[in-house]
Amino acid sequence: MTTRYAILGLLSIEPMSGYDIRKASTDALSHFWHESYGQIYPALAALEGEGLVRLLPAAESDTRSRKVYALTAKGRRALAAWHKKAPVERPFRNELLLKLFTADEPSDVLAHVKLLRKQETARLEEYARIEARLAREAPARKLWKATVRYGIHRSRAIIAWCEETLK
Amino acid sequence: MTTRYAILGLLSIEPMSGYDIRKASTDALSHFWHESYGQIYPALAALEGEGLVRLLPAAESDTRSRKVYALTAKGRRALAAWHKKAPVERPFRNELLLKLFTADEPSDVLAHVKLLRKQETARLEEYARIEARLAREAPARKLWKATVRYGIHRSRAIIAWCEETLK
DNA sequence: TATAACATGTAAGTCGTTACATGATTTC
DNA sequence: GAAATCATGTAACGACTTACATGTTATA
Repeated sequence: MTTRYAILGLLSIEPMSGYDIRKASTDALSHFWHESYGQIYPALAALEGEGLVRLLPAAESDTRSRKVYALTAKGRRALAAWHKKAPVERPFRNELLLKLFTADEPSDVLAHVKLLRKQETARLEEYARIEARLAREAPARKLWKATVRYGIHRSRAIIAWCEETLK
Repeated sequence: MTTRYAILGLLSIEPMSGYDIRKASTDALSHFWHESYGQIYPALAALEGEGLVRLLPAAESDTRSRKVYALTAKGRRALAAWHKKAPVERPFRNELLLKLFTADEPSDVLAHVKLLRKQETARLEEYARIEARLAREAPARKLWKATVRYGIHRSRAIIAWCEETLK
């Protein structure tokens, strides 16, 4: 379960609640990762049971009923061990290519290619904004920048492929 | 369930058995799709029950106990309707980027980037072979070629990103 | 004062893989 | 005669999403 390590990884940046983790996954991580509540809360409970994370005492200033977790030393070791392991290649599925492969009438499917080009163009603009913000707010985080750069390379490649396919 | 349409799509090329479908998914489709037996056999039975595929009578020449299915008219219509629908964007997860994002010690993770560059370089050579074979054996299948081209664009982009990240 | 956002959690169901069970046929 | 490949299928499990249930707090 990679969810466990996604959570440990986020907690290594700063202590967070389940809600914060979900939010991070739809903000900062959204272009390469996602977790839903149904995964996060049970996983947090399990991680706490195993002693990889611990619940921080509620700050007096914080009136909201939130449960903020932090990494333990054991959790930090587990995360470091995971970082050393090579990522497992997940079987990659692309529905558009499946349609392309099995279509005899190209026009229907080429409409999807046009749509994809449009979507990736929008995404590219979004990445440019993220990259600029990162340069401003976290210039030392070279690896954060690298994740955005991945998205940029990916979107550009998809756009180039769309152009070529629509020839 | 996209599995249903993957099966219908393959049967639209030619009648096949469950075993053939699996084989196609690990050969021709392998760079963008995959199905396992645990998906294929139950799905075929369901599709037959719904009248989208039908079992062909065993050819006398074929002594093997294989069950070859073909599309019905209804199945062909269902496939055409699916082709018209825009593909649903599946949430995309990238474990390497997650590691990158949560690593404070870059060296471990950069080793994975080097490995990825190597893997994608090998994949690119494989695509070149497939493209050459396609040009020889199925030159009319422009959309088949497009699926391979996608892989080529993708691998090149990943390699470029690896180079940049390893700067 | 309404509504958006904050906040935690569970239940049901879908999707998908892996391992198992079984046996026939081809090829070396 | 052994090993690889062909061939069909099921069972168990794991991963993940969605919808539900519930209540609080900030903001317009």
